[in-house]
Amino acid sequence: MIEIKQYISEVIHAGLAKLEIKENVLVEKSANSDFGDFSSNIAMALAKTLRKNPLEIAKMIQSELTIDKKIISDHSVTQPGFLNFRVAKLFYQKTVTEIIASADTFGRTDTGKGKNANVEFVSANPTGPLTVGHGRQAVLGDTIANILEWHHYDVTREYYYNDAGRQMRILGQSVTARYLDQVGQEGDFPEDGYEGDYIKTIAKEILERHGDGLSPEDRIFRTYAEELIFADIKNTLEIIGINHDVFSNEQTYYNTGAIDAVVEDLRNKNLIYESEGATWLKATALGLEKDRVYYKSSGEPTYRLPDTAYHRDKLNRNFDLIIDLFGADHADTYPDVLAALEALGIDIAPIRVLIHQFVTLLKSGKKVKMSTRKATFVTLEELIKQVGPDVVRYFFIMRSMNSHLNFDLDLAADQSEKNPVYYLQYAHARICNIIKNGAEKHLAVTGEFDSALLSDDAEISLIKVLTEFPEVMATALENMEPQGIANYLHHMSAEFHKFYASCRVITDDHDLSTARLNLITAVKIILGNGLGVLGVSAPERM
RNA sequence: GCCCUUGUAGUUCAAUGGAUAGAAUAGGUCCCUCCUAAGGAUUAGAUGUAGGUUCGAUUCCUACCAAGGGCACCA
Repeated sequence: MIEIKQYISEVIHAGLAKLEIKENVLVEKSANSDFGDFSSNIAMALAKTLRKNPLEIAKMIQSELTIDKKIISDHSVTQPGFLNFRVAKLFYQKTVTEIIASADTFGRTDTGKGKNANVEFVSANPTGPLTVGHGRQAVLGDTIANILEWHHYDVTREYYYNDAGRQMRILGQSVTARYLDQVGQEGDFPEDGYEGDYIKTIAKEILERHGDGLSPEDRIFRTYAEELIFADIKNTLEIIGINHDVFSNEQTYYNTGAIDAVVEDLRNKNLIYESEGATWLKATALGLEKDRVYYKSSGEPTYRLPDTAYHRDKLNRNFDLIIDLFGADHADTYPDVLAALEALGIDIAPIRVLIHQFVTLLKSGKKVKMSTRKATFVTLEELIKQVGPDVVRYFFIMRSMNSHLNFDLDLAADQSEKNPVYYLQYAHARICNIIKNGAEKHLAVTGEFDSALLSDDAEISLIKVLTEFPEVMATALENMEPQGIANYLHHMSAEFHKFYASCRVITDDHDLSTARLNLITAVKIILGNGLGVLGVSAPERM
């Protein structure tokens, strides 16, 4: 389909050349198929410079077009000056053969060939179970990684967490307090402590394993909590089909001296100063709004400093593309990190920052602020157990990352049986079943068939959708948004179900049956590949 | 107060500046002697407000209103 657009664009260019006009030509899919399959607004764009009615210009261009009837069967001019083109059936019919022949390569580009990409996502600190909110980022990140892999990038999925700061210290203190409670001592629960019941469970496990004589100073409270929580996080990710290749953490960068190096290198550039007992980054000198603290007066660094060291390291690992997927709360903070890196003379061009909006949790119709600390969350695991991984993934992929989406667990459970993902999976299962029935009647899909037999309206509409797949996948890569793929697959499934209702595949007509079996096999290939990229299963039966 | 997102059917979401604003769900009305009715057909229903740019605006700009996030020596 990309070729068709290009072909039309070239045809118009040639026409314009005869008229001695130079202008960029834009060809797009027609919104309404009554007008044709593609249209160009070139005449409207030229109206101003030529000082002519766009309709006249369109007619003028039309009369100069030289068109291959085997590709474009018909063209017309309509108000207010659109040039319309209808693609020949033959072109569509041939596409089915092409899809079956190229199978897994249909719709891929070589954009990522020989290139390495790093996608950092989830990156939740191990202070509690993953919530529905984290789920959004987890699914988005993994699917974006899949899209990159589809286009031949070699992808590293990375999880970075802060394990040296205040949050983990408070986690340890919270566990200590619960432990002391359980051994009958007065536990001093920290003010900003983690209130979830899982903290009590961890404390209980420590009690069972290590007895009641531990000192409140013992590091085991923190390390054991981190270990258990991380195991839980990894388990949750695994059941939704997500596996990170690399886990990196803040502590490493202290150990290797990378953090000191960042400060020293910036100091050499006069971008570090001390004030009120703290160490500051002179961010204003880098064009930012205000200076930022690197080391608090307590001597503890802020997250910003290790993050900078971490990104410096990531850039040094020579990725061609680095995706940072953050929640909206980070929108204001990454510019500091990028500015510091640039000041260090590092090329930050490979970095692409993606920001997604938050999930608002609704409980009995009311908004609840999700907080790990206050334990006001629905865990991702809970949700997956209730509705299944496919529904969870599709739920998040359907929405653009910019939408502030509302999440009501009761509603989600209620509606899970009507989840649109089943509509796609059902189409796939139906196809598999028909192919099975065909095989029983010794009808095989070989790619050898008379494509001209596929001329029913429902068949042509279905094939048209198939031809759009490469463009959908290319756009997904450009925008780094999986959403378009979900919309597309839904549209394709709808066309398939319509086709199913009006055209019977297995009949006494051997040739027609074979042609239709090839057609639905092409649908199965694309649906299967698309669902694969979304990380959603493509069942053979439901 | 300043900055970033976002306001579209009753609800949850779509729509590279284009033609009649799409789905899903909820509500009407139909269709299983036929490859899975987890389906199909059909009906009804929406661009926050006020300006501006443009041949053309849901899309771009300005103001206002509303929601979420940020403006920490929290991450």
